[in-house]
Amino acid sequence: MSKAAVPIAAADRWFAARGLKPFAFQREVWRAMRDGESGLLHATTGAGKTWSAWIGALLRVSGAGAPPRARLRVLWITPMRALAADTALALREPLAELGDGAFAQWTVGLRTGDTATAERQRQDRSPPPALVTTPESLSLMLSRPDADAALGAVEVVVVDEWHELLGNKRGVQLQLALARLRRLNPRLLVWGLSATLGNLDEARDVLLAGRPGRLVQGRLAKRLVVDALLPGRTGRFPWAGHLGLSMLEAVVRELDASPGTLVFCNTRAQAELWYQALLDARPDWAGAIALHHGSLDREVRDWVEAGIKRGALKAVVCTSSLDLGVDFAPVERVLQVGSAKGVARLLQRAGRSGHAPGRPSRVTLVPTNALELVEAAAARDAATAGRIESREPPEGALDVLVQHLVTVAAGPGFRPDALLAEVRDTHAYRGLTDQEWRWALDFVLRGGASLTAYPDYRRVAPDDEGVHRVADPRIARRHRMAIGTIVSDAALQVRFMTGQRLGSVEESFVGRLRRGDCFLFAGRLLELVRVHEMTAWVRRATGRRAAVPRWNGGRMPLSTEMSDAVLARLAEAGRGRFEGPEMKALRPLLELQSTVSALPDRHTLLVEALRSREGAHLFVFPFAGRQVHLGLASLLAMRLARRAPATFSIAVNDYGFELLSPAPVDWAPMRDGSLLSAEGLLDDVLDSLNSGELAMRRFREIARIAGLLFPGYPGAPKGARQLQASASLFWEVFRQHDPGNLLLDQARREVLERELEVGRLRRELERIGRCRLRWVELQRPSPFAFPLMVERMRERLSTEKLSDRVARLVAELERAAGADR
DNA sequence: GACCTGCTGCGGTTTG
Repeated sequence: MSKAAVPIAAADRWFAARGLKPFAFQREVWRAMRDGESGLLHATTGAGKTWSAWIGALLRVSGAGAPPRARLRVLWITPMRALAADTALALREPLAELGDGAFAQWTVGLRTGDTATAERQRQDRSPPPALVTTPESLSLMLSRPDADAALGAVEVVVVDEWHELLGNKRGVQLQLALARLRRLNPRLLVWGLSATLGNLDEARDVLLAGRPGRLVQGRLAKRLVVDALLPGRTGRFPWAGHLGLSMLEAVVRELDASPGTLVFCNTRAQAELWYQALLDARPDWAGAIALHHGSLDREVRDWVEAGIKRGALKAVVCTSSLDLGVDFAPVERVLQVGSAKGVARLLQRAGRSGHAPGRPSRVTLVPTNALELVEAAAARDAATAGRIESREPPEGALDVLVQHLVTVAAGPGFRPDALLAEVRDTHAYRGLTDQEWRWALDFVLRGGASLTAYPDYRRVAPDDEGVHRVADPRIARRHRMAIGTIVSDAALQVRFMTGQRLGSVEESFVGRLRRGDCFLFAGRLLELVRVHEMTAWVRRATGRRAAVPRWNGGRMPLSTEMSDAVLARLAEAGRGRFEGPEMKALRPLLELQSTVSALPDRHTLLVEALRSREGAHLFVFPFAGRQVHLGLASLLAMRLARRAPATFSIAVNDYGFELLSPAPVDWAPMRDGSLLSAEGLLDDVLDSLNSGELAMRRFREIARIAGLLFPGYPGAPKGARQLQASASLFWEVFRQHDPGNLLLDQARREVLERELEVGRLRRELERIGRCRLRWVELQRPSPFAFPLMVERMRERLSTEKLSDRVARLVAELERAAGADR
């Protein structure tokens, strides 16, 4: 193989020419790559990780000097198009300067969904030696008949932001692509770049499919400051709620004092509302502040991003759409409205600020309710102690495998035995059974047991020589259009009558609107004019009260790391210790909780019982995140009802849950702990939650990835209802005529593992089993219980009624408080 | 005096 034609000294000189000295970790990466080692580099954004990996790759491939004939030799994979474009620009820099012209003929190509057809064709004729691309575009390249020739000379693959891919199906798809590249070149070098993660060793092992490799620790993280805006002297702080607009004034002051600020919100609706509230508070900021989230049109977002880069914007209200991507030097401050719910997410956002050398990363939490102050202190504790969430790599996802089989068959074709060995050479499928493999193969050959009659699902067939191929060009084309594992909800485009695109909203939201109704979107008040062919045509509106679109986003339950840290802080408070400004500010509320009830800790489960006009309430506070609480609550309700018939309404939040029965309940069986035992957990969870319905919805995604549903031609997307309808059709057909279809199993399994978090639920039940029960009979709702009561009412009532209801509840509380005195 | 929860990411055709 190649010798180091460009010595490390040359890289040193290149750094010196820029007035820099390489960090030890950078030279470590260069040496490792030069010596033919694979590995994972753990470094934060802006720590020089790009240069380390790129120059290392150049040292590696430079043995033969300029490539004899144009062949692709270095692949750089990145999860975002915007990042791909910026990276390609940055990588071009050292080429001309490094190694005395050894790389004079080198270029860095860029290939994503944005790449124009002409450029693709040019690349096909004359491949650039290095290419920056996405996992999906790489899979597309694998689906070309000449894929082996085009990719056979690749020597180094760098996977940027590997932590973003590790835990999802995009990462699985990339694992399969890497296995292909390794088969083409057994000496392939693979390097991952990752941000801080709880399971870095595992991250490396997954990337390298269990092969030995380095884990290089990058430069230590910058100094990190996590603080919080505290509610002012005026009034105490809301006990419940998530919007946080009571902090508006304080936020305005912060923005006033700082030139460039990112204001992260947890939801798109929240971002819309905050943006509007800021403009209402400071009309003079029109044009100086902007909005950015995933449902806004790309053009709008590009404009905002460019504005940040230029330093032209005072503040941007955003969601995690700005978590990743371009580094914005002008960002001075990062505010986080509401809890970030996870340590890794908080660190990521803190890292968006302080890009100048020597400056700390700082994130300031804007609590939306009182208890989020504990989360602020807890998040700082966990971050300081380096307790960061892990990302769990998925295993055995047959939908992704099925897609990959068709991809390869549409490309060079495959022989089953050889491909099986290759597939098993991944972390995700290392445990794939023969039976699963045969099933997947059969599924692409004849559509499994139930679809045999439909030619569209006989996608792959062996040719005379036994090579499995996609013979029908129409099927191959449709398949290429559906490559990828991201399944989005179908949404309506939102456009002005002039045609200008604003973004997209969910079908279900528009379905509730009537012509002439107003809604707040893209930071503007809009009136719905008409809906036609998946487009909502709108015009500007003035004054009228507006709805805000709700998008069905993901849930973000409190992470285990956060919940541990929160419980630790509460335990301290229970011992009378209130360290730091947040805990001091919260002291009155926690002392009240302590007086009327108690404070929990890791070894004490707090349970509160209350009788009210509504009925019998039971409040339980494991502090284990809302998903787990939903499971716990359903489980408990079902097991209670087994003993004595009862119906319960349920409310959950990240701290605990409430069961409410209109009739009196004997909670005694709850006290011995048997109701919360982990025994029979799986069956009981399946019984208590509507898991069939959940699995059916999950199946839509699986069916789409496995290629059962055609997403439609671009520009003419099918409606969500249509997609869901055909997905449920498949669901029913399989259940009746092909119950052994493994995609059904996969849907059920994914619901349990990924949505209901059964693993975490079981661990939590085991912890609870070891806990002392602290049982409190309440006279009136405690500060911990109150938000759960509000939560439950919210689910049943419209906005207006909720405020009435809350007002009445408050009045009752105050009367009760008066009676106490 | 206490009210609005739910994120992100990619890819793609073609015939008249």
